[in-house]
Amino acid sequence: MIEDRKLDVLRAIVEDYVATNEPVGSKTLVERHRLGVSPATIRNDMAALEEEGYITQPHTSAGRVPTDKGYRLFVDKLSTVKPLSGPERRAIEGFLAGAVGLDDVVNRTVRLLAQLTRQVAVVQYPSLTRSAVRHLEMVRLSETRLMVVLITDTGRVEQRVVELPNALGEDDVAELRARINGLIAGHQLADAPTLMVDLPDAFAPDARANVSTVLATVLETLVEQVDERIVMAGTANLARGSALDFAGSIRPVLEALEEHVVLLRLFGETGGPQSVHVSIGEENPHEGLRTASVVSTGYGLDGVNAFASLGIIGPTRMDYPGTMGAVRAVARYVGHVLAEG
Amino acid sequence: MIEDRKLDVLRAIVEDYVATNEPVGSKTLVERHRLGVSPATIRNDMAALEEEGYITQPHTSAGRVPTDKGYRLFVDKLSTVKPLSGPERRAIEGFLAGAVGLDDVVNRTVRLLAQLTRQVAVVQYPSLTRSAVRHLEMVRLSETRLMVVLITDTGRVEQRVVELPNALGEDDVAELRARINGLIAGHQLADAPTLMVDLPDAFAPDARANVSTVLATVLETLVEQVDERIVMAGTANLARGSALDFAGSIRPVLEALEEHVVLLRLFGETGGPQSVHVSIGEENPHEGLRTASVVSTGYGLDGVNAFASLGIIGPTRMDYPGTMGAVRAVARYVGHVLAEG
DNA sequence: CTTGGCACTCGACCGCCCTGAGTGCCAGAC
DNA sequence: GTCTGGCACTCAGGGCGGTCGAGTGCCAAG
Repeated sequence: MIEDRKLDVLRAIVEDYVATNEPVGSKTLVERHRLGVSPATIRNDMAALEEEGYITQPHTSAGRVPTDKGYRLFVDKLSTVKPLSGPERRAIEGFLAGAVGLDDVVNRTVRLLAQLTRQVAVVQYPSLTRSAVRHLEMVRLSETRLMVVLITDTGRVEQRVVELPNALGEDDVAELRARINGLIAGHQLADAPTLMVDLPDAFAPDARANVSTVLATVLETLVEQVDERIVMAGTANLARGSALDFAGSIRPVLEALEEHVVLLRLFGETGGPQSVHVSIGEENPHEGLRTASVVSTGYGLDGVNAFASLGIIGPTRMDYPGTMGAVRAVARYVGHVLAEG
Repeated sequence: MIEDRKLDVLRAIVEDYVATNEPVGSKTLVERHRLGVSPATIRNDMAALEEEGYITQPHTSAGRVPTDKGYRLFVDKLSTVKPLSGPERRAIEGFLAGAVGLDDVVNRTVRLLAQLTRQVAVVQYPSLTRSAVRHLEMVRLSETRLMVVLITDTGRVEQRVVELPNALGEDDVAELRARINGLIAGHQLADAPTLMVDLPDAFAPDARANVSTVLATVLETLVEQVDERIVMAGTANLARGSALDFAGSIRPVLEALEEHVVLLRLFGETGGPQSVHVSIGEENPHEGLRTASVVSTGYGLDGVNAFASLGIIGPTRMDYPGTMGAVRAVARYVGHVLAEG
């Protein structure tokens, strides 16, 4: 079938171009791959592929280069995620197993991912809203100032200082702490608002102002706002490839990487931990990443609700099968580590 | 005096080169600055300056460029720190005043610094060892697992999970918490080891194993190890200047920036909050930063003990007076903000 | 549908020359 | 002793022309 061969040609072009970083022509293609036909035939196929928008020539009389659309087809239909080798897997496991505490796990993960893929790695901290409350601690700083510390079952800690309308004694703090913990400890953060809605009524009228203020802070700051911590590593990898990557300047990419909000939205599209999501070049919503690709996946304990996302950002010209394999493997192992810790 | 004029010439060369990014020759120099002598005279001075190692030529028949030594002399003798303008100062104050909590202060500071200087900004979190203990909280996760949360007077929070040798009841935790807090609350972290050295003796012999384990974790992990949090912004500024900056490749610089340990050592040299420290090119101990300069200072409440350091990293070809002014101003304002918060 | 042949295109590379900014040196003026 | 104008020299950068070769599109024949 001619259609089949055209796809073979596209696959060969992608693989060669990724490997050599040079536009690939018909002759070198038949030399390197056992396609069983002559260069002239390949040329016809290439012309068709170009017509359909899968490849393009940087200039006349140069070889072909995959377009974003070509990479997309390659990722969807022509490649399979490449599993890591045994030694690689053992290295990952050993490296992550040595971690102490959540921060350490996250930091090791992101560095590991950057090293494995030789791209910029991004790891989102386990999402607060999908975590459960382990404990809510309150520390009385002064009569009208209270520090609230929230500890989740993923080991994450968030704190905030609250200014109170009225003075509050040590006993009041203890009571408030006990009541709140009684209501929400062990429950999902997302459920906290519902659980606590009647709480002020349980207190004497003159204490309600304080209770409401504390509750407001707990809910607003800790539940809604703070999904946003991410960690990054391997930015030096951006300056590694040729000047062709990223259309000559890595500056817009670096700028995009500093906008953590953008990254969070980008990685938010990620589905469950099973599938690896790929966003290629122009598919990216953010202007600065039009010359980049994002490979991401979720990680977490159960197979359904991902706790958070992790992934990498690199040039569109990248080894998708290998990168996807590395991302998937790291996500799985970090899931295991978190489940045990 | 001829010596004076030579210094004037050096100053003019530095200023012109920083402004134009082009090697500066004798003719353009007399045109742009009122030196009162002819180009030929300048040429003699330049030859002398080159002989002494303050300037160099990229190639024969090009203008002169300052060497690291030249920049050093310029910074030490020929320039004065440029204070910020009124509007700039008000903008800083307003931007930092809006911060809520330590994380927000630090994040705003680093972004502000990056924007003001158009360089890569680095801010170290207030040092743990120089802070005082506000409160030590313990949360019982299970019979043999305890989460320890340390809160400092700078608003910083550190947590750790401890595995205990023996089971521990809720009462035991309460007692331990009360005793430890009684000993160290309000004291410098650095003094904590001395204060707690006799603590295990106050407990029944069969509880001492647990107490010692907890103490070991508190001391070792929280006091010794964790001075290391720093935040960075403006890495995109590295890709801004010409290819001449950083000798063509920003990659080693990016790599150095990822090694936070290196940065901490670098910024550790910083003196008090009064003086701004500058480290130029070859003066930097780290290989990857041989083409970069570091401008840093301490920030904190009192004038003697800096809480931590902040600063910027950029090409050796930078506007030192302006940058030093910005760094100093930001350090002062963030000190004020922390003192109030 | 495949293939070999053929003319054509055009970027990369090389050597060439010219230009101009900038230098070093020197002899003379102050 | 210091400054200055003059002069010969150097050399990176840019424009030009020519060659080379990889790669293409098209076509006629298998």
